[in-house]
Amino acid sequence: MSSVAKTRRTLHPLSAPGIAGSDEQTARLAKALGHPARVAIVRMLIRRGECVCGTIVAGLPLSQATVSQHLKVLKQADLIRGEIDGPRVCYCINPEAVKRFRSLLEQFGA
Amino acid sequence: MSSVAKTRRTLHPLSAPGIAGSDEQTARLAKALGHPARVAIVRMLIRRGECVCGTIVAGLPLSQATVSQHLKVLKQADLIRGEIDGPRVCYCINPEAVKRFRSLLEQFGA
DNA sequence: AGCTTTTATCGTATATTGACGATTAACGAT
DNA sequence: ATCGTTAATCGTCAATATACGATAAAAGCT
Repeated sequence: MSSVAKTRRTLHPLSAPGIAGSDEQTARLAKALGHPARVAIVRMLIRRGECVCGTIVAGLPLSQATVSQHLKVLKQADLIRGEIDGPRVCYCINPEAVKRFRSLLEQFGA
Repeated sequence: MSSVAKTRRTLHPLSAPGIAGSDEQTARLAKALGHPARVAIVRMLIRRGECVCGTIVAGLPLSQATVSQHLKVLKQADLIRGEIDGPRVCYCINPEAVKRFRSLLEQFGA
């Protein structure tokens, strides 16, 4: 008896010895940029300042649903912001997040 | 009849209008850094200059097999190099790749 | 040859991601 | 009130990613 406590198998425990909290932040941001479409979206937003969702969809070889999903990922990483404007949604980058990412990356060589 | 050519569903076509080649490169590198353990590894290698695999394993709360897999991902992205040294493997970062990543990110705000 | 140490790979299980069509929700206009 | 437009969400499927124990491969040592 003496219940043996079946070793838990949660995925993604981490935040453990050897992995700093800043590593998690860095990884979170890097992961959000870890898809070509999302890089393209961020680049587009930087170039154009801001952009309505439909324009972003039109500029990518992906369905509206897929682009919307990518936008969601970027929003959840707080890399972009979306503001409702009548029936549309206008997206822009969040310069703070970009700055934070860049400063996190500074530990990787000057 | 007249076989309708069941619309192909390849995953990851991209490299298409709206997505630049540099976006793919950026995403490839970002994706490799998109896991906390891999960020920790890169950070450790930068701090210590170089590091034997076993030391990396010892510094992380993950099994040897898992760490080896993360090292493989970093190697495939060419962010790190591994050189065989007797029975061990000594890893170091590839400064070129880091520099390339940083320069790719420069398009995202000064 | 046999043993130990070290690391990569295999096999496997579960979780997450990426893609799409279809549907829904919210708005403006008619 | 209905219609068209716009964007998010749902449901689904295939592909990748993550984790681990077990095993293999390579080197050095006795």
